[in-house]
Amino acid sequence: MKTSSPRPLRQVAPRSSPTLEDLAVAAGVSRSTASRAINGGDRVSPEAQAAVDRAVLDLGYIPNRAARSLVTRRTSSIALVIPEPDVRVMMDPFFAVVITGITEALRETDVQLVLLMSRTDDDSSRTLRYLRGGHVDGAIVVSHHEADSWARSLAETGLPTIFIGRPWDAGSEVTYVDTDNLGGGRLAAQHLAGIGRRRLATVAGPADMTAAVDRLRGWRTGLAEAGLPEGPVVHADFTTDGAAAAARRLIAEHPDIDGIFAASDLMALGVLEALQAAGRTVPGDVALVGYDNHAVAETAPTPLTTITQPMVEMAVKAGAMLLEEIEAPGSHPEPVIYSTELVERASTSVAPTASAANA
Amino acid sequence: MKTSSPRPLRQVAPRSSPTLEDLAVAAGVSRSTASRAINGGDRVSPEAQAAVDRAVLDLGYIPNRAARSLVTRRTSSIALVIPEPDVRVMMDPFFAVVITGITEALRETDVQLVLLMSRTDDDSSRTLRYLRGGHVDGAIVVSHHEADSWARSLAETGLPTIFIGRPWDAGSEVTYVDTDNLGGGRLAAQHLAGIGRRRLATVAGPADMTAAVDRLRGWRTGLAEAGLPEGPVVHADFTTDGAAAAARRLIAEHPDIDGIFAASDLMALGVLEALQAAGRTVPGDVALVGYDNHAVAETAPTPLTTITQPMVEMAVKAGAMLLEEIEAPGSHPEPVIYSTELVERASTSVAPTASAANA
DNA sequence: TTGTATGCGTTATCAC
DNA sequence: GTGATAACGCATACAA
Repeated sequence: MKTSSPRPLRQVAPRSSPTLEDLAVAAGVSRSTASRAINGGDRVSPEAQAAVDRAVLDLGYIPNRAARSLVTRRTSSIALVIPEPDVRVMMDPFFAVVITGITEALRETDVQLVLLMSRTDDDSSRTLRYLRGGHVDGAIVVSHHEADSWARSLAETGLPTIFIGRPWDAGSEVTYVDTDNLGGGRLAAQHLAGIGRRRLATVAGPADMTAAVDRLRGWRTGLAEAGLPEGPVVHADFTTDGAAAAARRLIAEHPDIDGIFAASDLMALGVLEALQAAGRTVPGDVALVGYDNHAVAETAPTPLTTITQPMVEMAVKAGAMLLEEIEAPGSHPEPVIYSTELVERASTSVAPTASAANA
Repeated sequence: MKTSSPRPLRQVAPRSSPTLEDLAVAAGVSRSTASRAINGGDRVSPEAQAAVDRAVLDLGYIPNRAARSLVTRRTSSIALVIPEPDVRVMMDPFFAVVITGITEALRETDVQLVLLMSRTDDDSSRTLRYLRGGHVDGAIVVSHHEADSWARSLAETGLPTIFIGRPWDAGSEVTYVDTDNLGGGRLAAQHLAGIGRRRLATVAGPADMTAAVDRLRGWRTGLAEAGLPEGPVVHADFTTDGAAAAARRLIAEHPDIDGIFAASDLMALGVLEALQAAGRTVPGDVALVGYDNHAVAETAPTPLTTITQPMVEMAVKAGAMLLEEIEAPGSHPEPVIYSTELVERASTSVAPTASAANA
């Protein structure tokens, strides 16, 4: 009832939520007691606790995050850093899956997820500044080729950080989660060898991305184990068009190929195009294995045999690990690697009508 | 009943970020002057400004967001609310595109995007509480069937809010951006009529989603304009499987259909399955039009003619509108509707080899 | 167990 | 232009 003053100099700000003071008054206790009751309820009598609880409900009290953050020096928020969101990142369900997983891990906490996407180098330094500024309690970085600099920079700040996907210079200090790209590449080789293919090639990803490099290494391991020669390797940029071009070269130079491993389903699509354009049947003439178990693997003209990985689980784990690292700084947990599996579809299935098996 | 703060993070190690006080000392001015120099530099002498600027660089000063927020009552962050992130939301590029667009709109500001995903009703009320708590300056809500309650609830809080996709109870108060679903449905009808199809049916989306309803209304308008009867309508849930089942019924009950409009590409995929299973060729026997210009539209067994919409633009606009609304509250801009276009592919192209044209 | 007093880093107010 | 000084809302040693 302050309507009496003639002309309040200061406009009464649009009455936001009730303050801790209001809460205390309503509950008939002091600010401190109210505060304690709200946070864990340690050292507060059952009566006081009950009174405060009721007042919270009555007033619809919500703590002011800024004020709390100012004194506790924590922000109750973590950042998801996505460097260079190019077309590939956008088209992959990867992006959405990561967010879902992290959100899931955060569900029972009051921690908020803030998104940091840096497209340009300029953005990149801005993002880094933001992270160093103590605006978040920790960060999850979706790693790829640019991530090496991120790893170093963040390690220096001491900000709790988890990488999704092994960063290039993963020392013992950086902690990350990843899928077993080595094992995945190996699986592809084993499978193609297992169905009797002998002249194998691969369309690998960019040589500056750990996931691509690991898949290629795994592939070579698998070939060696099967007693097969290394075979031709071409690189593409994880896009359909790029892979199609690479595959055309591959087919032209090695017309006798009978099996191809593409390091992503999107690339496998391009390989499929190139094969059909060259008059090759799949899997009749050439068996094809993709990677990711992307949605297109199922809807492709020839459904793709592919490598699947538990991406949601991985993202959830990343979130959980970050929370842990924030609560208990200094503990540097071991990297967690999730195993992969092969999903068999038409692109390698030796259909009863087909002609394969030329061992 | 437990009250707030599910599980706050523990206090993080004290960081020694330089404070405004430090900055002022280093620059040889008072806190007030330093503050002014930092924010716009109004009413500060060139000398003082220069001194502060140098000190900022020297010390690597970064303003404490919490402290600033506490006094300005601004959080410099906005929320993206995604109710019920079900499978459909995740698989659509829609999700990623929206985030990219908003981020783009925020690029030149220091506004951060925080993600609010509410999967359950429980989450939903938590999210609402968060929004009302003044933790963000505004919100963008990805609208769908549950959005009606959101629209009402948020309108009451007075929090600047933009909906992406028209909410059900869009009164004059709620502002939103959307694509012209009416026009899109109409385009589909016009196109199918234009290539001589006469017995047309549609697999519509859920009747409780504005996008689905609008597309259906547009479709009917288009049919009427072409002098064609309304034709059969079946509803599905925007999933491939659901649409396949619906299409099987449709084909069984109306075997003479020669054109189908599916209200999404994912559903068109299901229709395609059903048609092939029924021994119908596409586009020979039945021409098919999808919606969204989803990635699968291009990779489908028969590439889909579909309706495309400028989703990125729309998301960018939503972000820009929200910023505007935050700066100048009370201005209630008109909804912005983006027009759609038809992309022609094999599923309706009267291939030279085909048999169509039965007018 | 409870309350008092203080400080977190910034912006806003108002004399100078 | 500039600089004291008072909030902003909360948590927490410390005293009671």
